[in-house]
Amino acid sequence: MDQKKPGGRTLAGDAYEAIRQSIRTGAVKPGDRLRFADLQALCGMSVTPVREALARLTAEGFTVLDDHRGYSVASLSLAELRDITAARQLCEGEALRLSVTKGDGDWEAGLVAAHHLMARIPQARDDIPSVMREDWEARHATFHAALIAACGSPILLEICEKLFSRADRYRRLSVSLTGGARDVTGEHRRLMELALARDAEGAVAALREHYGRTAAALEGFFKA
Amino acid sequence: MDQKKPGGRTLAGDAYEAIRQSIRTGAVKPGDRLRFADLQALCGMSVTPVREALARLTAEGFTVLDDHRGYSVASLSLAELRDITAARQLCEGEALRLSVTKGDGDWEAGLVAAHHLMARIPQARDDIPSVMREDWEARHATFHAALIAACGSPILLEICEKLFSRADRYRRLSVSLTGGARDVTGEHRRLMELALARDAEGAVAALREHYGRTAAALEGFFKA
DNA sequence: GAGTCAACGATTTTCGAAAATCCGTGTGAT
DNA sequence: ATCACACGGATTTTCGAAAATCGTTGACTC
Repeated sequence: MDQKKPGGRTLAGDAYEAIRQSIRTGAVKPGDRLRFADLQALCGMSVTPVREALARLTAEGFTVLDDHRGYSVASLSLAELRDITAARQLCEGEALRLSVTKGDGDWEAGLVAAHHLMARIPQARDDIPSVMREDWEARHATFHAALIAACGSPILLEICEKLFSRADRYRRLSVSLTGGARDVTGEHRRLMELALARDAEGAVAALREHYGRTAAALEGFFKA
Repeated sequence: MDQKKPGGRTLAGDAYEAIRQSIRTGAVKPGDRLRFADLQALCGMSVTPVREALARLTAEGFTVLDDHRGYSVASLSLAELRDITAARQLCEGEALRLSVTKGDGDWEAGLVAAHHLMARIPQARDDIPSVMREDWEARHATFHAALIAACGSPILLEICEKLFSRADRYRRLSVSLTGGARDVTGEHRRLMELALARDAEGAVAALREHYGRTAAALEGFFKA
């Protein structure tokens, strides 16, 4: 039945995950070319699903396509970091404002649950403190999604989700450079508390500052 | 050399344009399934480039994908119209604010030029007044892009472009229903004048109202 | 008669090879 | 010495068919 992969969906989906993971963890570096031959070897499949995976990754900004020259990993830059940060402050800020205003009991419950799961595990790995734990990053994403889940705008949610994943590589960089210097846990707790207290403006301000700090922590790195 | 198509790029790109045009003009209706056999016949090529085209269209919200059930044309709804409108008011509003603040002489020149080209031709076709002219729509898109071109944020520009094209089908619907009742030309002129006068807040307000009217004109339609 | 399940047809998804394209190298002319 | 151009290898892009999957029909049991 399933060709040795009980994933349950399509090979293209598996390829998407595999390549995305390679990019996020740094197995392939920004600017590197992504040759189909290599990716086929990595994913263990033919060219067609790999091509579809790259199309999706390109739509999300992880890779870029040059016609007839193939795909390569999108570069990182200070300019893009600032751009992403500003866009997130705008879009996710507005989504949070709406969510705090319109959220019901279920939204509160989901937020508390997501925060609890995230707070239960450490951010960095025990063996290599400069590397972010995969499961923490997943719960971190869930927490931020829970904050804005009640905004009522699928399009805004989609935009925020894409921006969040696009910021992922910068976030990892921040952790590897600054370590646990920042009180990220406290910032998250405060965000949740402001949201639950229905302090929309306060929560939005805290969120913007939250993102601003991540960007600021990396400003220095890019100048070197 | 080129296989009868002097397009100059890739077949996947041609397929993207062809299918997108079929969707925009209503040759295929919202909700319709898009069978690969039909699309191959329409585009005159094999399945691979068609598949890549659909992947791109899905990323832009024109089509939706059900695993193992193929692609279909995305539906239209009042809820989505409202959602798109709100997102555009937020993102394009902010982009316009930045653009008006930071734009230089070249930006002004580009804006004036784009407006002139758009104002030179009528919005609707002579033979069928309820159908929007293709070339007008293209210049209309260029004009709106020119308004925000100087915002300095590639990501914001990309978001706005996607939202603009996603609103395209609703815009056509609006033209076919209300005809030329609205003074769209005047609204555009006013937008340009406010931008050139560096009245950021006034321009943003005008833009929001501009979009709000398109949405309002369609509210009634969806309730029937 | 209602429900379950297996086989069929339609369609998507994937494969492996062929065709087209790009980039770098080397040759020859000015 | 510099430039233009053609050739060759590496890589992407596309093809046409095979494999996998889904929805449905129809027979069979309870």
